[in-house]
Amino acid sequence: MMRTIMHIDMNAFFAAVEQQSNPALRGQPVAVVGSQQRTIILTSSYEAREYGVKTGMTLYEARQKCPGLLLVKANNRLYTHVSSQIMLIFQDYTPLVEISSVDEAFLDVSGSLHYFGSARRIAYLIKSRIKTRLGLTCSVGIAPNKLLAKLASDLHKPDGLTLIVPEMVANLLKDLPIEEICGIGRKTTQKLNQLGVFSCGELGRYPVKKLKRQFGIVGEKLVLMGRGIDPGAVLSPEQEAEVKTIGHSMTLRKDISLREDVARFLAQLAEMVGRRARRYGMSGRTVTLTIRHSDFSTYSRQQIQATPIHRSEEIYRAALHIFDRLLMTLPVRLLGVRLSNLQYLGQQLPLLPEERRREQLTESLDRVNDRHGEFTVMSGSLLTVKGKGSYVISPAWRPEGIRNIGVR
DNA sequence: TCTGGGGTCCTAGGACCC
DNA sequence: TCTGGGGTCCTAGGACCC
Repeated sequence: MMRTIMHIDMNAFFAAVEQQSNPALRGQPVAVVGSQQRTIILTSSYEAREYGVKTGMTLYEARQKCPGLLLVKANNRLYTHVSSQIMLIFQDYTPLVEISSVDEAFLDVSGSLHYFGSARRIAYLIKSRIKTRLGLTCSVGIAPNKLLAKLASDLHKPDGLTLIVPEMVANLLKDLPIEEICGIGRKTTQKLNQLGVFSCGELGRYPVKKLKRQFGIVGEKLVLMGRGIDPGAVLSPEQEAEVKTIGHSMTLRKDISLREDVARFLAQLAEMVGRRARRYGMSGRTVTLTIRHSDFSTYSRQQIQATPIHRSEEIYRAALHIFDRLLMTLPVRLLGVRLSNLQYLGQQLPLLPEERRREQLTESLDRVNDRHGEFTVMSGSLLTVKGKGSYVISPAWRPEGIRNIGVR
């Protein structure tokens, strides 16, 4: 049966939200950045894009292009809040909403077409509600599958509404550059170009066998992409696969070389990871440490625990242990801690009294932190990292912007 | 004045077992 | 006068997405 899939993409989301909440930014070239230094452009307003400011640019580059650029530090809590309001609007038109990121969603409206008249009409209703309630615009793509819906929403920006019906597909894809397809990135484009494949039409006609030799399993998918075929279903949050990893990383304001400095940041990262894991009710057996040196060379090393863990202290100890086995030759620019091999706590063995006591302490710490933000308190053993210290860690201790990590 | 942070999926090679 | 072969788990890295 023919499906009707809708992809909704908010236009310049972070920048548009900022312009909406601060009228002084409206009509101005605005860029949202992660922090003040060692950051990149996360999103820019359409006014800034006129000057050539793009996502991913360095601050320096962006300022060169647009000297009057107004910078705003990302307010992830605000974006998350606005995002949830938008996602709620979608729910009024179908229960099949797949939230693919903070500013994008797929809707399978096949079952609600008769109720609202048409997909186009649903799109109009959604667009106008988002516009009047939140002052934001979005681009909507409507197509028989997710791949084409996503493509359609990209065709007209901002404030677009694009419909792709089956009869249009072959003609549309015939000369479309392969890199326009979601899932074909820089490297794949390069490789395909070397094979003489530039358009989706060419990709769709390419012998599957040859592509499989070059790309493995992905080869089969690539041919289907070239033909605009995508059997993937729209998955609501309940249908989606469980989270597989939980991690945090941060680029430090300044490179560091001392073990005790590394240890301090690892303690913070472990706390963020552990707290999130506990909130999800999950434990993991694999701890991965990521290090980026001053020359941007990046390594990751992992270690498997005998049993699944979720306490910050255990994650911290594992991360530090991995670090201690590496020889550090260059200053450290970025540190990351990740927990994987996850499973729900539910089926764990009954806890020993001592473990139970620690669990209760952990839970109460989490409650305090949830109320007052990260790092208000930490378990005692983490503090020994600094030698001594009070039970409450002063705000000055935490690097700027840390609270914004992970909210997005 | 260089280059963020959150993920998922895939691959290739090695260890280990039967 | 050798060195199969399938399966699983693990590790590290890379491509890709927003």
